[in-house]
Amino acid sequence: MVANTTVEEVLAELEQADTLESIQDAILKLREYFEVENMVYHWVDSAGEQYGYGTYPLEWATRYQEQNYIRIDPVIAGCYKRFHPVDWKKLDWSGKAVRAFQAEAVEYGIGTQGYSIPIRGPNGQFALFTVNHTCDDAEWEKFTEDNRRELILIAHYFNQKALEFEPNRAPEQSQSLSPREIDAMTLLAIGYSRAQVAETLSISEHTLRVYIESARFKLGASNTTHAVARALSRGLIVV
Amino acid sequence: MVANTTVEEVLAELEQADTLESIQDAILKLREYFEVENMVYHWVDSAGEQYGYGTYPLEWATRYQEQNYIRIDPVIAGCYKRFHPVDWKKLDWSGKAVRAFQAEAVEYGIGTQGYSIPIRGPNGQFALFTVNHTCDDAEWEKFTEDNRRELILIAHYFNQKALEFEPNRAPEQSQSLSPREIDAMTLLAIGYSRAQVAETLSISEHTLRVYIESARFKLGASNTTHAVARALSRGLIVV
DNA sequence: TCCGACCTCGCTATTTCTGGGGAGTTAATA
DNA sequence: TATTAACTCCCCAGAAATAGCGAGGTCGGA
Repeated sequence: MVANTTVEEVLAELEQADTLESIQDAILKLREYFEVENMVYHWVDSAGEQYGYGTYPLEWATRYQEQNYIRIDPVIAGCYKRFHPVDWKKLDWSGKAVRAFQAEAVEYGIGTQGYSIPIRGPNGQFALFTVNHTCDDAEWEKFTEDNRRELILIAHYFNQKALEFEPNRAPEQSQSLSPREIDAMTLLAIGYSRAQVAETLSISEHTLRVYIESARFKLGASNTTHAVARALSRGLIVV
Repeated sequence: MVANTTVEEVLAELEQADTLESIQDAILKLREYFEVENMVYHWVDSAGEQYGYGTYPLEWATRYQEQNYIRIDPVIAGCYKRFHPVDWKKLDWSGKAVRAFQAEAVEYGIGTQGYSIPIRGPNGQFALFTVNHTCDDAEWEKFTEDNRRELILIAHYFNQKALEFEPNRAPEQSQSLSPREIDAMTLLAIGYSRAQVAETLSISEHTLRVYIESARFKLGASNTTHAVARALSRGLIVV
């Protein structure tokens, strides 16, 4: 453990960080402090765009992007379904493609142990903060138990910084939907057809169409399915 | 500040808590420790149901529920749009109904200063952890700056407990989709039409239709929109 | 070895959705 | 008071999705 460097200090530094370099620097310091191989912050926004920074080898990051591994990565899939920090061992690594992915990750130098903290934002934004290492299970369990609190905090801080540097992703002032639009979107999301929705809401199908279209417009969606998907992932409706 | 009680200790206690009483007890201890008037954890689930615990006067909680104040409460509205902890002063308190609500809250004994931490879950779940007090702005700012980290952690812990006590909200196991089905659902969710999806995947539109239909069948959905909505809220696809 | 699950392609007909117009009322807010 | 936003209704034509029949190939596991 590096002397004279505490999490508190690095967090304080991170709080002041105003360049990408200083963030990367903070990551490196934290990696040293925790003595882990990798530490990564990864962001996926509601438009499917990704970005992140950390200590994964560049080759792996490139490969991951190229192969669109986000589609099969069980860390993404697993964390997306969960509230709380999750140990990679708890994830579902079955399936041929997944095992191949895992083997490849190891080849690229990714440790076998991992701990990822999911964070969600208002418009379906989703971020992951991951620490990654190679060691035996017992050691890793001790590590995650000892450091869970700090890691959660660090995840928050990185997330805050990520928003500062990507302001366009945060305020995406998705104008809220009107009550009727929410009704319409919600009923569509649970499988009603237009006719059923109109009947349920006791309005004409034409009127309903106006709502769907205005919702589509507000959400910047190209069709009903898209609009419902966006409303869902932005948390404007719930099913 | 109460001697011999640290946040660490209360968190450790909270971690072991297995009854609602012990959680309520932890809240009271934390309130003493932080020397604030109120401390509340509040949950809104995907069906619009609410529940929570804390130190707000029962009369206010009842009134709030009865009047459905969740609709106009700027704390809810504001936090719902934000990633990070927010000081109540930063919220939008304009509007007649909102000011009336605020005045009434003060009458019921709610402090004028507040700090709320939003937390989100996988299926549109949304929780708020709030501390509330009466003091001047400078004092409150110092308080929130000094204790932000602890409060974030406490929010996480309460949230974890909330999930333990409401296991039905945990992620459900559902039938997984095949890779091609996932591709299809994902592209539909980001707004592609059938023709565009087919072209993107380099398959005939007919083949695509087979995927959509089999996905629909697996998901028990009545149409494409429904299928995409289900795939999204089950975390089978990520947009 | 066989079964099931996955991937790929074709046809026709019907239903549903989308996109282009326009118009009037109420309620709240500035 | 004036303006804005939300809610409600109507027509039409073309585009897209759904429903029903099919067929054949590959690959891994029982």
